[in-house]
Amino acid sequence: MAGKNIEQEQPSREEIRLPMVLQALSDPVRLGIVLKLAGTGEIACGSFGLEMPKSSLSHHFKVLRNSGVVATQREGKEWVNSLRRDDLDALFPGVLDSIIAAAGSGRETTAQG
Amino acid sequence: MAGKNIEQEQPSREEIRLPMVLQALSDPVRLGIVLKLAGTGEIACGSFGLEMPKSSLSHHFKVLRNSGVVATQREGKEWVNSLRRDDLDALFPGVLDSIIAAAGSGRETTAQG
DNA sequence: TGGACGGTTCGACAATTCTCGAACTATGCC
DNA sequence: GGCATAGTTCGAGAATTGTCGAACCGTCCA
Repeated sequence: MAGKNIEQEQPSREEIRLPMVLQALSDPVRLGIVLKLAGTGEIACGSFGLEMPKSSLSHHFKVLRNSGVVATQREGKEWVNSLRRDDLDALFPGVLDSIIAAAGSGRETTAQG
Repeated sequence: MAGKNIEQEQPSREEIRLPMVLQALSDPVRLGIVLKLAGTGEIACGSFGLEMPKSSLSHHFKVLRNSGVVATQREGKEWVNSLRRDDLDALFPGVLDSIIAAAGSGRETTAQG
């Protein structure tokens, strides 16, 4: 088969709800993922230097997907993640940008000591 | 005594964390409160037409206070709530505004029937 | 076809959150 | 002082969330 463009279950644009988006972004781990995603563009799940079991990381990506924040596609044997900026900007203008800017400028990203 | 300017426990500006703010705003009930607060300026806790026991409402206000989103002060025998716009704008420019705008334009506010 | 690799899914457990009734505290008024 | 009002605090129970190990599935490569 092709082995491309196979998507995980994700909400359509109309199904995205603001509370769910905020809920997804309210976790330091996920906020860190989104921040990194915003800087890099597309990343595979394993490419985060996070000290976590696969299953925990997968859970966080699932939350991000279900809320409509990120899209995940097969690309070879990896899953590649990207921010759904178009959808989020259309629905909630400025929300994602300002949150990324705020998280990036401070040290509010990951729960550090 | 005076009976004014008595505050509830609230974080100082430096103690406010973005994830906690987003967490506070990720609940439809609280998002509705913030939205109403943004439009009216100051409101007492009981002045929301929400069908909820006092204790539940009080809980939500507590979350909003602890996260640094709202400030609460005694004013006579009422507690008056107001958004901490100055603090939030200084820490996370645009975040509160865009969220309020997004919540206000759509019907994402309260879990309606 | 049989690995190795990247992630997901499942089940379990602990921790947090939401909701509610009941009791309590503080204020203002008589 | 005594009472009504406004809201908090204190349990308790149900639901959701975060974390983890183990098993599973799809893709690539030899």
